Amino acid sequence: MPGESSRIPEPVVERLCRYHRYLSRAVRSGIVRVPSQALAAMTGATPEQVRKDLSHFGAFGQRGVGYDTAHLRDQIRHIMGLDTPRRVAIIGAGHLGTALAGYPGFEARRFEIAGLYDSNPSRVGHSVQGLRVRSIGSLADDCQAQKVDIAIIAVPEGAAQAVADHAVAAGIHAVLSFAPVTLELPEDVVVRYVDMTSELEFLSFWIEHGAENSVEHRNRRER
Amino acid sequence: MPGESSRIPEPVVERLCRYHRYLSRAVRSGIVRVPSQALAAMTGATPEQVRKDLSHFGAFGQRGVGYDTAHLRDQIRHIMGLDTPRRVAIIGAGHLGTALAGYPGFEARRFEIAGLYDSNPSRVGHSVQGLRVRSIGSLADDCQAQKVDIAIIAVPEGAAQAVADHAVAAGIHAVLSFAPVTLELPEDVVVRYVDMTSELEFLSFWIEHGAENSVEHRNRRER
DNA sequence: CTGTGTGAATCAATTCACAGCT
DNA sequence: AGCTGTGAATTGATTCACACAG
Repeated sequence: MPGESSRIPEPVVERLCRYHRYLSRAVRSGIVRVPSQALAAMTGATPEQVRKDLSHFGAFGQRGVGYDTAHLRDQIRHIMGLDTPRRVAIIGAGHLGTALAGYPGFEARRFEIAGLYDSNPSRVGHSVQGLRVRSIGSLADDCQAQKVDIAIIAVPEGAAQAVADHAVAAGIHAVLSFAPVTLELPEDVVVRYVDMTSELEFLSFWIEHGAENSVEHRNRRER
Repeated sequence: MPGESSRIPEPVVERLCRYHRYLSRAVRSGIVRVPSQALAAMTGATPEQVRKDLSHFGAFGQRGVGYDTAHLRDQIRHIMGLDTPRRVAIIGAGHLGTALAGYPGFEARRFEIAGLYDSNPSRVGHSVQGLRVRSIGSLADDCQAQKVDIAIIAVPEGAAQAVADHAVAAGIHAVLSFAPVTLELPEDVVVRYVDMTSELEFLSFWIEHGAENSVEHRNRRER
């Protein structure tokens, strides 16, 4: 019995995202059924992974047939809580914050921008991507007025920890940080880091040591 | 005998990045010695991980004492190939490409922008962040003229695969993609994905299922 | 026959525990 | 005493292999 609970490994959640994305595309292009084989090939996983990942949450396929794309998409969407709209606050209105605020993928995927914040008084009050930049001081109040789920931290390295503390004090439980520092936060807050420099350094390592040694490529070659 | 070769797990490389970053900061602020304990605390790892990760490449500490920050930083820098300057081509001159081109962390970390490319003729020739936008067609030639190590793909979803193929044809062996698609590339190319939407979806999952179940937090709590 | 769902087996990564240097 | 380096033990994730359903 697969049941809902017990601990889900992070790699599983990462793959669920990719399954969901592919399924959304597949539905749009009229594909009705897909076997784990094909779903795996499109998302860089193996068929066994697809099946076991899904089995953590239930049985969604039909033996001998495969998965119904629309149905599976809806199931994963529900599992991941993507049917609940999420409100995000973008903190930092520099280049990066601006690019983020203008990203069209937000609305499309039910992430609503609740506000764009900056600590720099020369930016506060100005309009960026059709949003008025607000002072960080008003974050806590805003979060009470309108429930905010996620804080996106797009400030320089030095300010990140202080800003994160602010966000947590304002009641936010999920943080996506673009600053290259390990944030010290209470244990009931989920954090996720996106850091281009780390990624470049990571690539540098594999350029140095040979790409074919990397795990991802071993996977791909094998089957 | 730890030796240099045999396969290095990806999580190890990810942590090396973080050790390196912390060590650079530590050196700058005058810290001379650091035990695995402290290094671990600053980077979200455990002391045992720090020691075993390093042991893949050699023995850099002094028993009973700890690690010399400057020395260890230099060693990791060398291991990761960060003492070799890398040239990166940014492909896509939209919001994201522009933000990337203006990112100050590049020069600081020995990543040089070799060129900014776009397929849209209305952008080609214009100047963005002090760089002239070049046509994607000239990518191959440019890569021969000046060795380019890494392609950063900052184009919309639909164009990503074609652009990646171009980059590979131009002789590039490492790709950092911001597009939310699994790229199909030859096995000797290293790819790394950065995708904000996936990250938000990932957070959505843990908001739904309780942050305290996530692996990262189990780690932190335990010791 | 095709392809899912899943226990059992394998492979990989983390953690333990301790010998050895300072 | 304090802390590294590393085999051994453990925990966790992937892959195998097969019973079962259409």
